[in-house]
Amino acid sequence: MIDLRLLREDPDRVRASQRARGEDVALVDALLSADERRRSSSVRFDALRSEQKALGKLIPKAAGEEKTELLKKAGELSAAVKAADAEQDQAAEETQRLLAQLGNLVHPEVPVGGEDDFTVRETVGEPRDFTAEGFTPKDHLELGQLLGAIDTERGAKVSGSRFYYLTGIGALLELALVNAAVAQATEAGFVPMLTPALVKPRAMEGTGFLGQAAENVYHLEKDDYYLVGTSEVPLAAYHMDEIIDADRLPLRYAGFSPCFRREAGTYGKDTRGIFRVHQFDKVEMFSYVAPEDAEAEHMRLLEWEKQWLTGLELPFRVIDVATGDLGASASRKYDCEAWIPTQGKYRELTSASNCDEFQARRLSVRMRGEWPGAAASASTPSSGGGGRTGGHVRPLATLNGTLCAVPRTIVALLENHQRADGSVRVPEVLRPHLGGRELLEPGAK
RNA sequence: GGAGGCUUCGCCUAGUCUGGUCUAUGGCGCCGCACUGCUAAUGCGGUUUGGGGUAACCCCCCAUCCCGGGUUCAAAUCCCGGAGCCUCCGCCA
Repeated sequence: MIDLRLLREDPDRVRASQRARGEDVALVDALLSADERRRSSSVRFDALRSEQKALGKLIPKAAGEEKTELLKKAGELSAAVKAADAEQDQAAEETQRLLAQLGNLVHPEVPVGGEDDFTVRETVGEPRDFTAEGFTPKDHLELGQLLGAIDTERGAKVSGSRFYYLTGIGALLELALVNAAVAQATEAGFVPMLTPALVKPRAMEGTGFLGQAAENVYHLEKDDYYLVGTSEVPLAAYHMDEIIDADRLPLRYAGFSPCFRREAGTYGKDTRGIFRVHQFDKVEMFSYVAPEDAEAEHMRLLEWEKQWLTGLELPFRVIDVATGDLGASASRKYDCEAWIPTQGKYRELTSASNCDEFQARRLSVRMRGEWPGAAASASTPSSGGGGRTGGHVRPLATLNGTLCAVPRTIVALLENHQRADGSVRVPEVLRPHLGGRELLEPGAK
């Protein structure tokens, strides 16, 4: 969620952000009035409570008639305090409820609009010219079946549409991808993590997935567990309710977990193959940084994604996702889209989001350290004594970026590296993880 | 699944039986100052978090003893419910 203080000081900025996202602007005014109600009732409560406390000190010392009198007065006061307390609670609850509905502030440079209003930041590599090579590319499913790597028919038989089996070389390919991705992340300083795939409501709520995105989340009603759609959720909630010393930042985790998505409202879309599925595995990068370092970290995540895709020798482009497609928690999002030959389009393979303090506030993850302005320059007579390591407690920023979402990466690999005979060239980086194999061949074991 | 124990302001801890003097004790750590001819020792002071008042500061006020209810004029303390952790038993990969 966003900073209430910022909302009070600059409501127009919040309104502009809501408008850009295509969300309800009236929410901002409702929030302001709820906050004002909360504030005034809080002042009233404090005054009454203060009076009650003072009276409470007199009672044990008093006796006889005086005591009876005091007790009578205390009784009346008590009722007033309870009423004021209830009012305060109600207003605070309302404020929180409304605040939780507000999306993150969008970065001013993000293109305004819907799904198709992105801007292209750069294009890396060239799509292959299959015409020049003299053959028509097969799609990933056909290739997967030839290679004995993908079985969607049995996936559907056992679990329904949008489920699949990775078989034989397909299974090995996933393991190779995961190992290569984790190796790259570890090399870059990420701590590898295997995370829970079932989380409690607070984790899901805190990461911002129970807003508009809620319809895409699986929920186990009986136990009130949610199935995560990404390990971003358990990684963000990992430090929930913690205060992290500034000198430990940045904290970088590479999570590997299954991901579950209902894919509601995607009926006609991507029904063939494994491009869009209900369950898949993913290696995800996650960073906790000081807010002033968030934009730089965002670029770093993007660079690591580019390094990954470049290593896989896939042609791709990077887009700056438009406001309407950001999701609740991101202020800015860069997607890497790989070229899919049989679709003749670039399609999303990875996505890097800067959530600023949005998730950290909701999950109460904070850092202890100097404010960015008040660096080590001035002698900082640090108010009233100092505290532990000196420095203030404030929310930090969280960012996440896909390293390897397995099925989509397999789609891109098979299609881009196929040869006329249906075999598929293995890019160099994966070879060590596939027993040195340079080629995936139909009929081979 | 069964039985028991535990949860206090960074960490450890006193307080809970017997409600008000708890503005929560002490130790460690940390911050500041003083002193000492040198990063040690000692002394003094400070050190939960959130919210509000304030242009802001000093400061003041309110809440906060795992969470939520209740009893009471008054709850860390009494009652009910819940969560988490630990131990033992059962079951299980």
